[in-house]
Amino acid sequence: MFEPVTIKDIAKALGLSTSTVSRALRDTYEISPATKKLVTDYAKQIGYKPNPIALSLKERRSKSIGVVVSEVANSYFSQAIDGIESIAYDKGYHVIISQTHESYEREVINVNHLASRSVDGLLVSLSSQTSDISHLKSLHDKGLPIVFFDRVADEIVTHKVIADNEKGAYDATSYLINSGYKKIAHLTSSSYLSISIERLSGYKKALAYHGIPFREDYVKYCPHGGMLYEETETAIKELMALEDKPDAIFVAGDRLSTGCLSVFKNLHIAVPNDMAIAGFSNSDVLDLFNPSLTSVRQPAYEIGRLATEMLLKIIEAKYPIEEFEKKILDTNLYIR
Amino acid sequence: MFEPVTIKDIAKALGLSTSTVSRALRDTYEISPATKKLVTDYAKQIGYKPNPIALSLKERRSKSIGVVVSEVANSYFSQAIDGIESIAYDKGYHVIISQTHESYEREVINVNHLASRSVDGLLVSLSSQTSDISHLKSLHDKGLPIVFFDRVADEIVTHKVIADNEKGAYDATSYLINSGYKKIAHLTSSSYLSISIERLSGYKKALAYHGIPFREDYVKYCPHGGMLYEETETAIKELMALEDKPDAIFVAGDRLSTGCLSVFKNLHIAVPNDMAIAGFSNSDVLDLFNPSLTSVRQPAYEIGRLATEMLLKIIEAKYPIEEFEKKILDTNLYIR
DNA sequence: TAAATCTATGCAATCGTTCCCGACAACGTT
DNA sequence: AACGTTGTCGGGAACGATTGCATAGATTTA
Repeated sequence: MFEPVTIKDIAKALGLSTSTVSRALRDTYEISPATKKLVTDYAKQIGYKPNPIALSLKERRSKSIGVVVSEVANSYFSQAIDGIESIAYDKGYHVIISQTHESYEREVINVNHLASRSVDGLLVSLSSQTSDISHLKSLHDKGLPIVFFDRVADEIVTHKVIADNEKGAYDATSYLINSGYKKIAHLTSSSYLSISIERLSGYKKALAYHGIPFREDYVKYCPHGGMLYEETETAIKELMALEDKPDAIFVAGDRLSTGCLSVFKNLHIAVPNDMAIAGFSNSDVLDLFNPSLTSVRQPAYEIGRLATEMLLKIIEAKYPIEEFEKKILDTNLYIR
Repeated sequence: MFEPVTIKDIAKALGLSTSTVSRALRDTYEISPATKKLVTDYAKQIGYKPNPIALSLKERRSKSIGVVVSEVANSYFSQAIDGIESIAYDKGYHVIISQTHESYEREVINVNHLASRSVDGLLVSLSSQTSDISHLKSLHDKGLPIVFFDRVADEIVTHKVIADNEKGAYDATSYLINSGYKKIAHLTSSSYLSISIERLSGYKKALAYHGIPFREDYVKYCPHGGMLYEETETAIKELMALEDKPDAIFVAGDRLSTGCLSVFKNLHIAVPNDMAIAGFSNSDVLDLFNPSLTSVRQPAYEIGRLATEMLLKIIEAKYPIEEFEKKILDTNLYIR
């Protein structure tokens, strides 16, 4: 089958020892220029490529990082992944992507899978159904570098990169208020997710700033984050069944925003006439939507880049890192 | 840092040799039941996990497969990836995804990257800018198992899985014709891509069947497959500038379809009144589009599953495979 | 009773690479 | 002349796991 050429082949062919060949290829000072040239020329000629598996075994690292996201089909995550790859490939790291599809079980499986596969570190955005993070905590305690982005876990002390969710939510809600809506509901994913908490907070602040009282029954949770159409539909039907039903909704997620639009379309509720919507979304075909969607856009690509830079900094650190930071990037409101 | 427990640790702790421990864990017949129990119990207790890197070195395989697609943000590919993962994880294989972003250079880099990282096989959908496939041919000749899906290369003799592109194109074009349009243009990606050729053929057959003459100037190519807005815009402007300009377009790609809609929106051309569109797309938010898009949907998930099954069959074959097949799956036309 | 067989285990090679030592020239220094 | 330096290179252990072969003792067979 596939017989790759090794350092041993070169040594034999040139009548040298493997140590000498290895050193020549790594350009060590103790090898004479003549031998070096001999070896490198021959290596190039027969197409020698160092075996990364052997390297990994020796160096006790795999030069690969694992990424845990809910799903790559989500625009936010696919953009973040582009950012992650741009840094990782630059530094010679492989990126192994795994999807949780918002399921806690799959998250546990994937995380352990990646860890056992000896990734050098993990970039994690929690699934919407994850409240217990002991699977990550135990790995982190054992020394596996982890950096969170987007959906973070405060219980684990490490670097985190997020968008300014509170400000984004504040902007979106304020936009609805300034457009004349007073009865603004809030549709979000699971309550324990960091992004949910932050966005709820921004929503509340906007209401408070404009003197609108907060109503608990105006907030609906979808633990599956828009993955289940029925869940989203139920939440919206409940809102519409309220005595004093809302005239606008601030939606706190990408998948949830599109899901929400689908539900209104199916229920024949006119947007924005009967119901105005503003939501978080990084989709780049939003312009084509009808009804259109005013959206908060996160710098996903940049978040991916930053998170990866921070992770590689931990991985390649000679001494254990003591100081960790949480980077918060600005969001943009696109009015449509 | 992170000190994983090895077979050696177990051996030392139990006063056995590493061979005995290894055999006990692998449940070999020559080990006494007592020793076996002793070892497995202790292994579980201290949380022993075999080191996959060492295994890879020994067994000369990595239990991972590489996937090469243009981009994960594309609905078709993200669905195909879900299918790929469903099979791969089941069989204990890791999936390493890499994106070409339709660039030939990145494809070459990624393919070599994956190969040097010793993946056991490759699932490839060619980038739209790839016409020379020697980078894949040489690896395939050396014995690396490759299965193509979606965008295939006929020069390489191996398994292939595709949708029935010709039939899908025929259906979409026929739909436009049956809707009363007579002057139907065709917007597609690069001319050498297998899907382009197949879809062009279906388009031609539909025209011929309905007695409409084929016009060369009604076919426009976008080698970047919709990645460059300007390219798509130019193509459409050229069509609109024709003396006898078309009244409908059959678009041959996912990204191209949405790109096309954007262009029309920006050019203030009403769809479908001024221009009707039918195209290939696997997006699941198409219902929200305005103008809406009649689309050909491919069984992407199933294509991913099939391609993976075939790849694993090659990888795990004891004897070289002689017979290869090209599986063609049916498409569905969704009229909107 | 001696030889043959069986049982349970250890030794050592292997995968590809790196790197600590040690060897041994050819110098230069007292 | 004896010793230290420097420049080049090879031997071999190590990384973690598997496995063919050897071997100890126990058991069965002739």
